[in-house]
Amino acid sequence: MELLWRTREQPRRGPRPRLTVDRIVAAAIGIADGEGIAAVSMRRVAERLGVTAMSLYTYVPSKAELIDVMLDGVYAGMTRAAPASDHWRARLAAVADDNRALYARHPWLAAVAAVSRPPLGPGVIAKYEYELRAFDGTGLDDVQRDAALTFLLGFVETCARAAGAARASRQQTEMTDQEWWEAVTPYLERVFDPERYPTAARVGAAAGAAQGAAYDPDRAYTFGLARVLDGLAVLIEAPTTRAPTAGSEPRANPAGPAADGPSGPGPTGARR
Amino acid sequence: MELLWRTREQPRRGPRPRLTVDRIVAAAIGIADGEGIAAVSMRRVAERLGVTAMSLYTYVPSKAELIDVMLDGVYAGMTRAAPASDHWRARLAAVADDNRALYARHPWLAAVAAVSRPPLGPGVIAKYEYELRAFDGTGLDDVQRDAALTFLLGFVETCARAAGAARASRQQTEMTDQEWWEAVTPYLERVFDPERYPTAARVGAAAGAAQGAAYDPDRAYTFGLARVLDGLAVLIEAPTTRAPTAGSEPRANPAGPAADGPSGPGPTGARR
DNA sequence: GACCTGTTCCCTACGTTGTAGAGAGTTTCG
DNA sequence: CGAAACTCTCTACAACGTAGGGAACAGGTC
Repeated sequence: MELLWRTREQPRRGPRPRLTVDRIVAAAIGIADGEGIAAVSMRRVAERLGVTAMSLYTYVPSKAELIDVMLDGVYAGMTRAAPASDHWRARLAAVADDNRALYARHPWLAAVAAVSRPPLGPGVIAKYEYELRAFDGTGLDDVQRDAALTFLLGFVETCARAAGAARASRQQTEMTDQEWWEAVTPYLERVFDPERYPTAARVGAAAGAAQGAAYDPDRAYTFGLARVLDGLAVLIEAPTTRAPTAGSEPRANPAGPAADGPSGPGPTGARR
Repeated sequence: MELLWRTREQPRRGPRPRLTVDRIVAAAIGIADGEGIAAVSMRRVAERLGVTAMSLYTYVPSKAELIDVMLDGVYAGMTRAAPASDHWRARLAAVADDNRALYARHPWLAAVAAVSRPPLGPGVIAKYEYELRAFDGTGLDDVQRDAALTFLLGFVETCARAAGAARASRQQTEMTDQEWWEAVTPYLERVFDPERYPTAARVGAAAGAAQGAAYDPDRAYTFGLARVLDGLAVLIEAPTTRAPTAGSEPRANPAGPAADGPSGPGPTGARR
């Protein structure tokens, strides 16, 4: 916490610090961006700063906290290109795109992001505030807003994770998707029984042909985002009315809308 | 591959094996179920089987492959409670529930599941076949089916990941969500400016109060699944027809619906 | 029976990892 | 000038995945 907000009276005595938390975080982010989160070790970060691993512990209590601060840091510096469009759909799409762009710049984020008990630093909170605003005018109540945002961001994260996994297997095996498929096919033909799995054979072939791979991150994102927004639209554009844009009476749709929480003790949680 | 399908002529010479791949996989799954995937080390698995770490390498080329086989294994043994309901919506909800139940039984799965280039074993393929069938009668074409399934499963995985993260932080900190919040609040009050972040303050408070925590996995699942199905409904319940539910004109909402892939070379990919 | 050969399993060892503990060096306060 | 506070380094530990080099075992062929 003190770390996240950089609140700590600096010491008066002792040799003057050669490092700052910010420099450490920047170095760690640099490594993570270039070589993945797995390459971020205390020794590696220290080396980049010209000190030993242990000296980092004067600034940061542990690696877990360092990663929390990295996360808050990239959130704080995130570009928010979202247009103040008047249509909620465009605004939400922009929020999704911004997040996707962030994952593109910092692929390690997808492997790190914490949902429950997020590190409540300035970056996390600013992001939460900003993204909640995209729901202004939708008529959703506060609980629904939070749930809807979590839903949207979760979708983008899934896409980013999948894209990251795809990139990783490309690098590790040093094979393109096609080469992988060609390597795997002859074996599969020997064991796979198309009569037992007719749908899998047909759909797999069609999807593979359309995408040039078993999985295409871009398509998955485009397809999924449309579904996500359509799904939220059913909640937002209410039962009775039905003009081009918003409606009144946001409540209730199939499978039960978000609940109306009856009090309960509880946190002023932020998300992600 | 040989590993996944257990196709390998057993040797005629040499001491008779004390282990089998199945026993190794079962031991590894047992550890992962009980203590998380991080506790699955070669030494630990070996210990549970009464051998040394290195002897596992006679059966399994590396830890990565072992995890692939674990994944295929739990998929193969998965219960599929999906009712052969006549409504696609009920069938898809059942598929989601089945997957959620699987993640509940094997929480480590969420931290492991590979989307692109999945280990194409019998379990993975059977699961793919079964789940694709849930789309029978929806009128979706093959490419759309695959995309829709990936979308649905991705959603469930996200929920499972979040739930797993919540459980992990509960265990690691040995704090309930409330205790965590109470620990963090006094500090937050000192640095957080509600005037700067009015929406975050209000929505966070409302969501926290409703959930009793910053994040509630059950609510997130219920809410999200309804949105996912609503979103797919817009795609499925087409332009012309349609009674009680959807609106007209589903095509081209902003962010466009699924694409129509033009050929391309490619794999008969399976998913997950 | 004896040998060869392919297997299984163990021992040791290397280079990583996060971080605990002790101590050396540096700066400021009383 | 101490003394206290602080930064940074060194060494060390347990745990990780797995490479390399054997020892013990069992079948096939003489």
